[in-house]
Order: sequence, then C-alpha cells, then structure tokens
Amino acid sequence: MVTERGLKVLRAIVQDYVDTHEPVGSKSIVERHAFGVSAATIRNDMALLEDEELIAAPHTSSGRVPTDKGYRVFVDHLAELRPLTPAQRSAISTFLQDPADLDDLLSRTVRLLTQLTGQVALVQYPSFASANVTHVELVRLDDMRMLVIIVTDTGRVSQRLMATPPGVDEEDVAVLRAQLAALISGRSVRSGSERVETMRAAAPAERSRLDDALLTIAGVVAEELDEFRQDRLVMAGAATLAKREQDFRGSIHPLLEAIEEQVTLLRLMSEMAPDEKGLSVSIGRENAAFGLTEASIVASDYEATIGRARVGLMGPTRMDYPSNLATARAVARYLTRLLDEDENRR
Amino acid sequence: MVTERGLKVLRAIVQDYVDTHEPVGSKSIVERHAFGVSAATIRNDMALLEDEELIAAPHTSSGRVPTDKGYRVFVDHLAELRPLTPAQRSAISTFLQDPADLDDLLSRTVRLLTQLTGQVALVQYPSFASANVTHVELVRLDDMRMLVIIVTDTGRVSQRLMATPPGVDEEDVAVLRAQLAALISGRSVRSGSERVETMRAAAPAERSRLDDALLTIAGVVAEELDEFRQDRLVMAGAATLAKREQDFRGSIHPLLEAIEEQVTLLRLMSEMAPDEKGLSVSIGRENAAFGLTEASIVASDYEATIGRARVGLMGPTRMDYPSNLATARAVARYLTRLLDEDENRR
DNA sequence: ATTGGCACTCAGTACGAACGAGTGCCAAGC
DNA sequence: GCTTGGCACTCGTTCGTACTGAGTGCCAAT
Repeated sequence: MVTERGLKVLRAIVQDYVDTHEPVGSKSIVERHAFGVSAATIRNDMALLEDEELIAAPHTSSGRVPTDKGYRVFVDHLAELRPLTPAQRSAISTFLQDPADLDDLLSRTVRLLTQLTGQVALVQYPSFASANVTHVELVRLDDMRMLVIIVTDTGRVSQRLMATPPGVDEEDVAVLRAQLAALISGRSVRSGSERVETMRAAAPAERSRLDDALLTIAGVVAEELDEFRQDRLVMAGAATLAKREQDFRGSIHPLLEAIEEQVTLLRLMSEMAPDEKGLSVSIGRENAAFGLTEASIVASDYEATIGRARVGLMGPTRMDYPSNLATARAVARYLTRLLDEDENRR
Repeated sequence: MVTERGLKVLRAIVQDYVDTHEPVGSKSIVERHAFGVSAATIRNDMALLEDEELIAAPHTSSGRVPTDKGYRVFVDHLAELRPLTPAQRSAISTFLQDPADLDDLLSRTVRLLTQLTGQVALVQYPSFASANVTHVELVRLDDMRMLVIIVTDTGRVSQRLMATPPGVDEEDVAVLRAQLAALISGRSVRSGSERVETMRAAAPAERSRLDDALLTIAGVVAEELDEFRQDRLVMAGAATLAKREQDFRGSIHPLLEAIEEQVTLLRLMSEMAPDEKGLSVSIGRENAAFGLTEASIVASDYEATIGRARVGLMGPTRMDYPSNLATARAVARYLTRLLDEDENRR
C-alpha cells in the first residue's frame, strides 16, 4: 500500500527526473524537497513504490526512474497544471492575431505551440462533416478533363479533376451543374454524401447518356465529400527532435516515421480519451499500437462552430506534463474563443 | 601536380570510403583495387592528393577521407553514372503508372525516389507562370465573405477567401465576375497578373461603388496569380535521416530544419547550376549559405509542358553520387516522358 | 619512378584500481 | 509502529597504464 507521503515522493521523483534527466536517489530528494524526514525513510517509501511498479531502477543500486505507470499516476492524481507566464500568454494573443482564414490560423497555432514548448506540435482540423455545401461548380476544361468544385459555408473549397464523360459539351455541363446543385446544395456534407449514394443506388438500369455522366460525376462528388469528413492534421517542430534523440532511447526514427505518416498520428489523436476538462494524455507504451513506445502525447480539445478538434504536443515520455498540458489548454481555449468570435461577427 | 594514377587513387578512395564509412589507407587500396603497384607508391600519390586538398586525414596517422573538394573532382571528372538495375527500372514504371493528376504524380515520385535511394527526396513543381487562366469564378458565401477561384489549363485550381466588399449583392457579383473574366480569362498567369496591375494603376480617382469592389477583388486576384508563379516543393524520407545521424557529424538538426523550412531548400534547388545533361550536384560546404555543411544534394531537371523543374536527393556528403545521380536522372526522364504523353493525349 | 624496410604516431581496446552514488537491511530511538 | 543512523554491498563511472595494430613518412636501394 502506497502512503500519502509515498505519492509525494513519486511526484518529487517525476519532477526531479524531468528536470535533471538523471535517475533520482533518496538523498537528492531530501535535499531538493522539504520532506522533513530522512533519506532512509524515503528509501522505504521508494521500495513500496517499486513494488507497485510506479518507479524502477535502471540497474541495481542507482537512482529510480518513473515507469509509464508512474507517469500515469502522476498526471492523473499528482500533477497540477503549471500556470503560463504573462509572457507566454501575450505571445499567444500576439501570434494568433487577425488570422486570414482557418488554414492560416491553424498553421500559426502549430508553430506557436512548438515555439512555446519546444515539442512537436499537432493541430487537428475540426471535422467538416456538419458544414453545409453552399456551391457546387462544374467546369469543363477541355474535351478530356473537367473540374468539380465544392464549397462549404465554412469557407473550405475543394476541387477535383476528372475525365470529361464522353460527348459532354458546354450545354450539358450547365444541365449537370443544375442537377448536382439540386442534389447537394444547402445540405450538410454528411447528408449530401448520403443523398448522392441514394441517387446512385436508385439509378435505373436503362440510362440516358446524360444520366450516365451525372452518375459518374456524382461518384466523384461523393468521394470528395467523404474527404471533407476526413480529419486533417498540421504539424511542426520535427526539427526539435534532433536535439533530444537520447530522450528516445537513441532513436527518433519511429517519431519521424509517424510524423511523415500523418494517418497514424491522426488516429492516435482521435482515439485519445479526454477527461472532463477536455485534456487527454497518452504515455509511452500506451501508444505501442501506433508504433510509439518512448513518446507521450498531451492534447486539449478546442471547439469550432463546425465541430470540435484537438491540439496536441508530442515529446519524450519524460516530458514536462504540467506545463505542456497547461500550454495546450491555454492555446486550445484561445482558439475556441477566436473561432467563436469569428462566428458571431458574421 | 596530380598524376593520372593519382586521380584513380582519388576515385578508389571515394568509392571505398562511401562503401565502408571508414578512412581508407594505402594498403586497403592495393588490396581492393588492381593498381599493379605497391602500397608505398600509392602513399606517394596520396601525399600529392593531400597537398591539393582533395583528401585529408582525420588524425595524424590514419587513413584518408575525401574533402568536399575531393568529392567535387570525383563527381565532375571521375564518376560515371551507375546504371539502374532492371528491378529499379520496373519499379519506376510500376510506381508511376496512371497518375490521377499532377499532385498525385509528384507525390508518388517523391516517395519512389526516397524508396529507391534511401535518401531524402525533393520534387519541385514546375512553374505555373506560363499556364493559362481558363476560368475565374466569384462566389458570394454571405454578406461577409466571398470566394475567388482561379483555374488554369494545367488543372491547377486555387481559391482565396476574402471579405465581401460592402453592399455587393448577387447581381453585382455576376457583373464583377464577367469583368474579371474579360480581364484575365485565356491569358497566361504572368500576363494576367500584369493586366490586373495595369488596370489597378490606371483606375480613375473618382470611382463607382462597383469599380471600387472590382479593384479590391483584382488585388486579391493579383496576389493569387503571383502565388501561382511561386515554386513549390514536395518532400519525403525525412525519417531515413534518423538512421544515419552519425553521417552528419552527429546532428541532423540542420537538415530537419531545412526540411521544415521548405523555402530554403526551394531556393537551394532553384539556384543549383545544371550541367549540359541537366544534372546538378551541390556538395557539403557549398551549401553553407543555406545552413547546410554536411549534406549534399543531387538533382536532375525534368520537363513538363508548362515549364521545367527538378527532382533531387539530399543526403550525407559521403553519399553514393553515381547511383543517386543515375536514379534522379532516370526518374526525371520518366517524368518528362509521362508529362509529355499526357500533353499529347489531350 | 618504384619499392621494401623501418621507425613513429595515435586511436582504440583491455584491464584493474579507485571512486562514489545509491541501495537494502538492521537494530536502536521516539 | 514509524523513523532513523549506521553499515556493508552493488555496480556503473572514471582514470591511468599498457598494449595493439593500422597506417604514415621517409630513405636508401633498385
């Protein structure tokens, strides 16, 4: 059974280890923290913590290092968010001032985060699933190629190049455009996608040339709408990893892989379970399913009118959770506020 | 004065060093290469090469390592491209089969290159400056925001969100759209951009409300057209660097920085001077102006109908130039052919 | 010009001793 | 019954020394 003081010892160990990057011993704990007991007592507590697998010794008779489980207990029960300095707060508001659009805002956010924390920063786009399609445009480039453009009320535009269905001329395009508009204009991305599928399923076996073209185009539109529903991620700070390769048992390769893969990190970010304050933390081996065992990710939810998403920080298991969490949360809150204001201004 | 044989010795040193990653000595040279002379003779040649600063000794009595200057002589005079294996050739054609569009093609190319060579791959987009504007579209999202969309005959689409000029309604938009189309439709990106500037310069001081709106929008259009003229870069393979950090004097940080910065690499790629075969190589300290001193870049030009651009590979100074150059060239040629066919098919 | 011989240099390795941070345990103390 | 000082023990780290071997530079002979 770990005592009250035992947990305080765990906290001290985590803090000191993150600080010094060296295994921490009983003596250095009594020196750096005012426990009011002797080193021998701390040693007894540490023996218990070791029984519970909250800390471990790299080798017989050296200091102790928190285990993943130890970090978990630390973030869940022992850590308090470290308040941001005024300088940091003002950096946030300065840096995120007057964004041109969502892309601009999020790309600034990710750079801000990596700059504030020195970690790899991850910013998830809000899902566009509930955005509404305001325009669908069909542009015939030449005999071979045409372009489908979809615009949502959130200002996101996407285009897709496709082969012009045989024999479709400018007049046909106008007709097709109108049909498409009738089908999905004003609908949400989600329901638009469903309507397209329904229409395609209900298509008669006997079809006119134009119907055929419409079906082909609708297929492309459906794919594109589905793409809207997919999440996206922006990242920054990969270069900071190079300075701290020894933090990752010598190889930052898995991290760089994950960063290049994007999809993995996106899934990881999406699947983290937030606490009641919208914060989530995934530590070390908890990420093993995603190919990461030496890295932790902290994330904080933010809310945009079109949906919620996350900002996150990825770093070594031995990261400064209190301040990284605090920074992620502060930035996420600021984002929420900005996006909200933006909504009200319209 | 370096003799004929001296140069062959240099070649042997470069090859062996790239191979073994260890300083190469006179004895190992006579073992691995059929020079028909004794180690002492090679030593004399090596002394001359050292006088010319083509090779250097890491410490007093150890083997020699090529200097940047040595590599330069090697690639300029001593290296022959290493022909690709049939497997590599077939990998290229399989991997680049039936691309959906330019984005798809280039993103596959960059992955192919990194996979073939194990280096960081860089692919430059062809410049869109001479592409022609086929459509310009104006979409009013709501009272606050409107969207400008520009499409070129190369299939590139770009959009830009802007504030709706005060008091502009749907009908106005139709008028403005027609005016814009008259201004730049059918023009090349370059000349379109110029016409917009001329029009803005010639605007009368006394303007109608609609003229005013047109000017504002034209400003955005000009910016966007200028963006078309900017080069872009796609990259892959950053993760491979982690495996070879010792190749870069211990720190891959500058490389990761450059990769994240994009602009630096873009400038570097653009400024390299190609030889008559369209190949260019920049070695070690030759890249110092771009913050890289331990890395080399090899590149090969490719031609798209809309312009020429480059594919490149970035790796340690001690890279396998003959095979990297050969791979870059093969891929560039294949790319040129694909883009050419594509053009003819239209 | 080439070669064999030879002294010399110097990184790398192996070995052992001394060091010291830290533990685990125990008997005494509050 | 927790806490504490004491103490033996462990084990990684550091340091000095000696040895090894790859490789050079130079010279006299061919």
